[in-house]
Amino acid sequence: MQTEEEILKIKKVKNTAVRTVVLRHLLSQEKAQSLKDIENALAYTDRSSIFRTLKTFEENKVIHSIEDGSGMTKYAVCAKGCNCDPKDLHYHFYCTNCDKTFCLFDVPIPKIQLPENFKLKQANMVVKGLCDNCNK
Amino acid sequence: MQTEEEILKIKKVKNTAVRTVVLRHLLSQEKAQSLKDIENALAYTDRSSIFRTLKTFEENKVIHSIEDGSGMTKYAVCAKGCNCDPKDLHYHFYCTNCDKTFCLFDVPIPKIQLPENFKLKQANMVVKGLCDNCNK
DNA sequence: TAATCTTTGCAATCGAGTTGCAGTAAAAGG
DNA sequence: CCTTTTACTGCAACTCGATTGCAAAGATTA
Repeated sequence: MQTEEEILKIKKVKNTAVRTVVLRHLLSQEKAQSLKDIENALAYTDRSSIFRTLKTFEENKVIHSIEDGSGMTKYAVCAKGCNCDPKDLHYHFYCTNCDKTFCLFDVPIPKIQLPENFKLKQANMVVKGLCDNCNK
Repeated sequence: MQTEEEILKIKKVKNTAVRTVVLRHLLSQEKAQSLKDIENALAYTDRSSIFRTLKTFEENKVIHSIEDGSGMTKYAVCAKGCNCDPKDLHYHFYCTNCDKTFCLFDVPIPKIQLPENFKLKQANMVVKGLCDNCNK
């Protein structure tokens, strides 16, 4: 596992106090985090600072965002080597019971045969249902 | 093509003036519509009535909703015979240039191999890029 | 017809996301 | 170092899509 400092250095994002704690928090969580999740976890950091930090991270491909249909955008740290290209696509799983969103890095996305002359740039693939913990 | 009345009858939704015009509008559009799109098209119908109509339609599987990442939920009429089951899944294409969202009924979704004990119930699959009209 | 339930329209509210601005901190130039 | 410039942070205010409370209007049932 890389440290926060290493990741920011690789992605050419200047290291600051807020950025370090936000990234550390994201790395420590198994599920994707909303702005509110992060705000609640980092009690003394301002929402707009976190918000701008997330935007900066996303622009520089430190994290990617997920629209899971819960009404709040979730964020997760990109896998090592990810460039957020179509080749880096992966499914996200949203558990409708426990409200957690996971990256399914290990489930391959088959090639999508788009209609003629359509150009794929990115995608937001959210699969919904019950996670292993809730499907008992 | 079925009429609005036929569709509502099949889906067991009582026919009212608002429901008819909302459904008629959705049927007439090739791209998925947001609440605002519908509101603008139906000048004398109240937003909250349209909103509640959309909720009713969705509950009764007359339409399905799409989170395309534009910030506004889009709605499209379900294909004939659709029960909004996993088998009825289809991709949605969001054109980042013209801001239109289409249902790609003709592009098959391969079987998704979820991790052990995960249960698929539904999905929101949005592919983003340029549509044929904008990719010139 | 009267009683009941549903739908509709209006206004108000909610909440996630976003922005302006001033203060602070960090980097660059001398 | 000290000054100048640039970037980051915190606060408050605001935007806008979504949602709800309520009363009036309409439809259904007894």
